[in-house]
Amino acid sequence: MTRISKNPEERKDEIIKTAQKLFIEKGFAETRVSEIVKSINVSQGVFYYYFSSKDEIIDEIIDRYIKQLISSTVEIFQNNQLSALEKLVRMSDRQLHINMIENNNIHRIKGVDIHERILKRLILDYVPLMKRAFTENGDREILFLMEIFVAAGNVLFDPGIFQWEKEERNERISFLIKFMERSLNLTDGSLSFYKRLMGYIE
Amino acid sequence: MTRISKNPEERKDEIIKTAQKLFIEKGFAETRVSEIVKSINVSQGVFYYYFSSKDEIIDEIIDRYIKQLISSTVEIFQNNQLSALEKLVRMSDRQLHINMIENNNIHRIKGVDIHERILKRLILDYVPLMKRAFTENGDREILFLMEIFVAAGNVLFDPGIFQWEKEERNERISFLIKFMERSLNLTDGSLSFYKRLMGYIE
Amino acid sequence: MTRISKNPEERKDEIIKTAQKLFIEKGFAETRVSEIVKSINVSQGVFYYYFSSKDEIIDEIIDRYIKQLISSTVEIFQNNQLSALEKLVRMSDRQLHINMIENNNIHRIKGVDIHERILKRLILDYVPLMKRAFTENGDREILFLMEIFVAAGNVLFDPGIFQWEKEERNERISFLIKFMERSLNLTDGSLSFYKRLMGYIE
Amino acid sequence: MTRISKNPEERKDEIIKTAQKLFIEKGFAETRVSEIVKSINVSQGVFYYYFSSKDEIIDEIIDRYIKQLISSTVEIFQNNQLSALEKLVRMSDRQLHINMIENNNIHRIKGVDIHERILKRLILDYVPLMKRAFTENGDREILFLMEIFVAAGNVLFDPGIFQWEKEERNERISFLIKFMERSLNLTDGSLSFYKRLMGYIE
DNA sequence: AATGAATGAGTATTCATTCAT
DNA sequence: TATGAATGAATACTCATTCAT
Repeated sequence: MTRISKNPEERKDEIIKTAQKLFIEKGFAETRVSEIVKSINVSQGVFYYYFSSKDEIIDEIIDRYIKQLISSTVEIFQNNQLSALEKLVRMSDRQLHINMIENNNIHRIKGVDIHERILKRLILDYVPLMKRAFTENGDREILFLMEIFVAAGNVLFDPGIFQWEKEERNERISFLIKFMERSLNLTDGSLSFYKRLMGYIE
Repeated sequence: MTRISKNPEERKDEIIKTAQKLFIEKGFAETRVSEIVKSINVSQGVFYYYFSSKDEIIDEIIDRYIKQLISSTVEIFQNNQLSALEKLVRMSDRQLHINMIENNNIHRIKGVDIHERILKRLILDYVPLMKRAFTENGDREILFLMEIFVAAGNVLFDPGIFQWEKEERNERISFLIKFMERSLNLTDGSLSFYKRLMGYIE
Repeated sequence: MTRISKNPEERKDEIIKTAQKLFIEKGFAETRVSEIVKSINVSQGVFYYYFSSKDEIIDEIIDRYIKQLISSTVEIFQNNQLSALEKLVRMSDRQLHINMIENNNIHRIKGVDIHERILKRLILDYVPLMKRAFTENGDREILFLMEIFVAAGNVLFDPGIFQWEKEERNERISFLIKFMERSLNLTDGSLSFYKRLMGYIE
Repeated sequence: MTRISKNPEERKDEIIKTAQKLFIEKGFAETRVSEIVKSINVSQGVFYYYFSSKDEIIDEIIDRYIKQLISSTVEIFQNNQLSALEKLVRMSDRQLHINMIENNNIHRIKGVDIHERILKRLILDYVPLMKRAFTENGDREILFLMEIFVAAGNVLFDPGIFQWEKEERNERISFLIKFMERSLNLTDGSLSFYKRLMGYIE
């Protein structure tokens, strides 16, 4: 094979994206390092030039996902023109976009405890950001509330765990939204934009 | 090895209990089938006489746990002398007892997605039972509410996922309890018995 | 399981027939002793009461096949009313019948060198019998000729070895027949009854 | 183990030759992959780097044998200076040489249906070549005749199948040769050079 | 004659990782 | 930066056979 040198950043990016794609398609354990490198026509060695292990690349994938989520929403939260709700709407849109388009839905990777790890990062890193849509100051209760909703939502509507019938799912999503609205003292329907993110099917 | 035949029920039980013990001590992946059988002085073959694979025994372990939970609480819920709250208190006691004493805490098994699988079973099989403490009839909202609390609680207070500082943990537990009380229209403190189950540390 | 005693002969027969059926369906190696006994609802132990090993039953199957072939054709050859050719025709009919009907075609068993073993027995035990259709006395040349034809035919038209196209197969069968006729100084077409046995397809 | 990289061709060759040698000595099933690699001082992994399974190497061994047979005889057949018979003589010499010297007699491998597989390849790939010694054009009858002789000869004189007494064997070989000569319209004795190949013992 | 729980030897295979070039 | 041949640890599983009852 002729040796093609690339800019390290590019090459690393190439590997991560390819790995992520394969992990989503076939699961983590089922994806061989050899397949990842074959996909981009490089040798086994390069993988280990950029990553010290197969596990490590999962960390990077999750990290990039969370960072992307944060970086692409931080501007929203800083925009003082927007109401709390408008901030949430836009955040939700961004997240939906990232999940569906940009990341091919990282949540679908099977075979590692990736769900738990993403959920952990969401709660530790992302929820505090969301909270600031409502209050800049350290309102613990809002934070805890959001933690609860994020945790519950990500478990109950994770298609890897529960395979609800359409009706069952919709009913639960609607309830969770309504419950969130009440708990946060929002007017009815103000959070309905979240339905899509949870997988509500019309 | 001298051949000792046993009643199949007994033998299967013996294997399951031994396996569970080892899984908790060393993790699922780290426990060899050979170690399980050596512990009870039988051949490798017996393991595969009773289980078709190493994975299968995990299913059985979870199944027995859930069934035990249900069978040992069903009487509580059927006791019409008790108030809804008293039922929950006793259920919680039973669960605590099963977790801590009888099962050596199955939740601590590492290396399979056992947390998710238990959580799934809890929500699908156990929550509906809990709900009946409050209402015999099909009150969906109570059910959904409980699903949310069970899901959130089992994620946020799973020591395998979050390693909260004592204070952080206690604060969150207290909030969740309070939040549950309000959501279920219960008087303050009526659910505080749940704290122990979630790992509240005085 | 309630214990059902049977006449030993019957039971042995039952086992052999079941085993043969399964071997043909799934191959020798792929058929478990446990499947054989399950099919007739007896315990593992009975198998080893009648046979000392799994291999041994193959010997019995082949032996019974050859013995059946011989015993059901010996009368033909002893019938002095028949010409040599008529004897062969009837032998061929019997063989076809045994292969197709009574034995479910033993030749189709995969996974042991059963083809070779049957071929060996055919040549050593059956060919000498066939030869006597032509000559009672020790005409070696007729014997050798038949050995050659039986060997060649059983190899070239064994569907386990060659998967000829219909045309290819027919062409070869026709040639072999013609060749045999010439070599044995028979009139054209006198052996055409053999075509069916070799798998000629109209 | 110190790591010694080799040219893939060389390494593969090394493995094949070692495996073949061991298979002949101890049989296929009785030869462990671990023994093969130990013989050439490489790790288990290399075996599976070059072959996807233990079975696969048998295919390669047979393939190489047939290819060698063909490649080392194709020149003979192309030599227009030679008569048909001279071609056969030389082919037979080459084959004898390859069997005995170069391949340590591949036919002696026990434990797989290697005989059948070689016979199949001989008939499908080698016989058509032999036929061209007699006629370039598509004379089907010569082809079929040779198929019959090759099939019969390889079965009847396979020491793995028949253990003839010396006299019995010689008699049969002589007859087959004579029969071939007549069938091919050759003068008596013209094919007697084949005796050795079939194992005629003076 | 029959049961069926128990035995236990036996090995091919995977693949993440390394390292000499 | 890159190659790719080489490493090697690590174990679940099968199933013919046995034997106490």
